[in-house]
Formats: sequence, structure tokens, C-alpha cells
Amino acid sequence: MHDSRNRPYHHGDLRRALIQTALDMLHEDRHWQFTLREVARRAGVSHAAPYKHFPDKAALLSELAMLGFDQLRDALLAKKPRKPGGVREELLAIMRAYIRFGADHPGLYKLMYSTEAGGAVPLSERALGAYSVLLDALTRGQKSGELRKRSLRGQAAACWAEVHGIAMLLIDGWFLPEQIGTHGIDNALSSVLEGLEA
Amino acid sequence: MHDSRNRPYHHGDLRRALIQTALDMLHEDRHWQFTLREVARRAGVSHAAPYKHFPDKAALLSELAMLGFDQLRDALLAKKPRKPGGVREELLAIMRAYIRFGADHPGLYKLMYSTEAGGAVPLSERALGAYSVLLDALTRGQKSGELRKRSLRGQAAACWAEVHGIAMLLIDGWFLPEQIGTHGIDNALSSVLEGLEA
DNA sequence: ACCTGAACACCGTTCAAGT
DNA sequence: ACCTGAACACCGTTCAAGT
Repeated sequence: MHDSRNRPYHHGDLRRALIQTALDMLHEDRHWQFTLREVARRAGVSHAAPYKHFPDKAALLSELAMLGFDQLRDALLAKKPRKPGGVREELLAIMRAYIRFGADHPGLYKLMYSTEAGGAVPLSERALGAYSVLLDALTRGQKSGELRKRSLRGQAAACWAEVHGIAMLLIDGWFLPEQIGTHGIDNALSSVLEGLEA
Repeated sequence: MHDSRNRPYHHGDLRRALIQTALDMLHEDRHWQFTLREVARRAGVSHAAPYKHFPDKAALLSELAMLGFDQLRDALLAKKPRKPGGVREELLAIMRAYIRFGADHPGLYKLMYSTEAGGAVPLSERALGAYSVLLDALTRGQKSGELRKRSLRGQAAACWAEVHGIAMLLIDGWFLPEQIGTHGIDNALSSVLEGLEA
């Protein structure tokens, strides 16, 4: 009962197709409350087919979250100024890129941080990839004397919480972009950075 | 088919009982993914009974979120230092109380900020109650000259995002309390405040 | 006025059976 | 090896019927 022209019984790469379909839905809906059956439907397979590639729905969500952290790391690395410049500029660029990633991928971003979704082990290897971009910049800042030589973890926590907070508030509509704007966000980021500077 | 001794057919105050039961479950489970049927079960009524008091599940969640913001406002007001003191001490106390509220009521806190849950209008009247505690302190700080005379909204955004970020990261297990600790959190808060000071 | 029980259209998940 | 279709135990929601 399948269309033998362009839908063979064996899908070929259903695992990848399911992931891509889910990513599309994550982007359309701005949240991760989609059903596994709907993903299967859009991928053109029966609702039982996904279970041959993922043990359960949580496993698919977890996979998506890990891919999200990879994308986030890449987004942060891409925004690193190529010219030497000050560490402050670099940190600002990283934090802006972080917030933009959240605003651009609301569903995926919320999934990445939701324990209900995947039971992803906090600070798993994949999340550390993105985190270490921030940590590296702070380390350089302390070495060059631009930042106070305080606990790296504390400084990282301050930056991370600020960008995570801004991203979440933006995504959930608490910061109206036309009210707070890029200007207001930059002010908030500057406040945090000034507190770290020597 | 009901127990006529202590469970009359007419519950009496089922609406309040449903809210209290849901609050209990929110506290037990650390998230708001409970079922309405389970709330009804624990309240000792049929799964259809809640619909006589709330149009749908979202309405109950919305009610819980609004009560949460009231509680948050009370928690912030309770922590205001009674003696004059500096605005910095006052802001620190407010921010610490905010984070503690989130850590102490993880399920309720996440519900309050989740758009998926209630479709609660962002910055509704009830949320403004808590927000204005922060805004008032910042206003006093600008008037007394302790804080730079910049955009109030920007300063509030910086503080709010920081405490919201810390609360969310704590709740979801990204900040291990034994690793970051009260010390690390205070450092993060100080970084933000120093950026606001004149 | 307030609550129940059956019913409907969904889920996530399992499993024998098909190709 | 990979997918389907029926089945099970759940949901949220509705509605006629009971008290």
C-alpha cells in the first residue's frame, strides 16, 4: 500500500529524515510540544516506524538538543572577531551571538535547556562545546589583565545567566523587542561586563 | 456511589481544592507536566468535574501562574531591609530572594514563565506586581545618586535577566549548587550591580 | 447548581505480521 | 533489516444524565 514510484518500503535514511522533520517543526512552532506521531506523519511513515530508530520520544528530543548545542557552538565561534582587538569586544560578540541564536531558534533553544524533554545530562559533552567558547574568552581576558582575576566559574556564570535569561525572556515574549531593542540588550550586557573588568 | 460521611456530592469549594492540589503536585514534581485527570483524582472527583470551574486545563495553569506571581511579589517585599541602608544592599536582597523563590518553587516558577502553559499575557498585571518591586528600588537608586542615571528599563532588564537566568539554570540542574554555591551567585549579582553603579 | 459516566479524538508505546 | 496495522493504556474535552 505504498507508492512504489517515490516512496519505497524501505525509506533509506528515515533516522535523518525524522530529525530534519522534527527540526522543521521545532522552528515552525517555537516550542518542542510536537507529537511523535505528527513527525512520522510528515515524514510519510507509520507512527510506529520511528521506534526502529529511537528507543522513545525522549531519545529523539535528546538527539535534537545535542545537535542544537553543536549549532550554538558553531554560531558562537563564527562571531569571534578575527582581528586581535579587546577581550571586551570579543565577549560582547559572543554574548550577542548567543542571544541571537536563541531568538532565531526558539523551539530548539528551549528544548536544549528543558529537563522535561530529554533528561539530557546537564553540561554534557555537547553543551560543553558551546560553554568552552565563553570560558576561553574569559581566560584570555584574565591573562591579558583586562578582566579581574576572580573565579572563572563565577564570571562565566554571570555571563551565561545573563544571556540565557535574556534569550528566554525574549523567546517567551517578556521582553518586547520593539520596547527593549538591541540597545537595551547591549546595555544589559555592558553592565555585566563592566562588573568583570579590572 | 459516593461516601456520604465525608465526601458529599457537592464538594463545596472544589475550585480552591483543585488549585491547592495542583500546587502540591507542582511542588512534588518540579514541573508543570501533570495531567488534569490526576489533579481531579487526587481531589477525589471525577475527571470531568474540573470543567465546571475552569474552561480548560490552560485556565487552571494560568490561575496557578498568577498566584505564583503574587507569591513572588510577597517574597521580594518580605526581604526588603527595614533599615534605610544602601540601595545596593536592597537590590542584592531582592535578587537573592528572587532566586531563592525560583529554587524553592521550581515547578511553579517554570509554569509562571512558560507560554506553552497558559498563554498568560506577558507582563500581565500580576507579573507587574513583582516587577515593580525591582523597578522601585532602581528608581530610588537613581534618585539618591547611587546608580547611574541611565534607562530604567535597561537596568531592570539587566537585573531581571540575570536572576531569571540563574533561577532557570539552577532549577534545570545546569548550575550544580555545590559547585557554584551562594558565593558564586553573589559574585554574579555583584557583577551586574557594579555595572549599574555611578 | 454541581457532579458523574460514557464517549470521542487524540497520544506514546508495543508487537505480531508483512516485504 | 525495515516498516505496517491493530492494540493497549492513557490524555483533554464534551455532554446527557443523575442528585
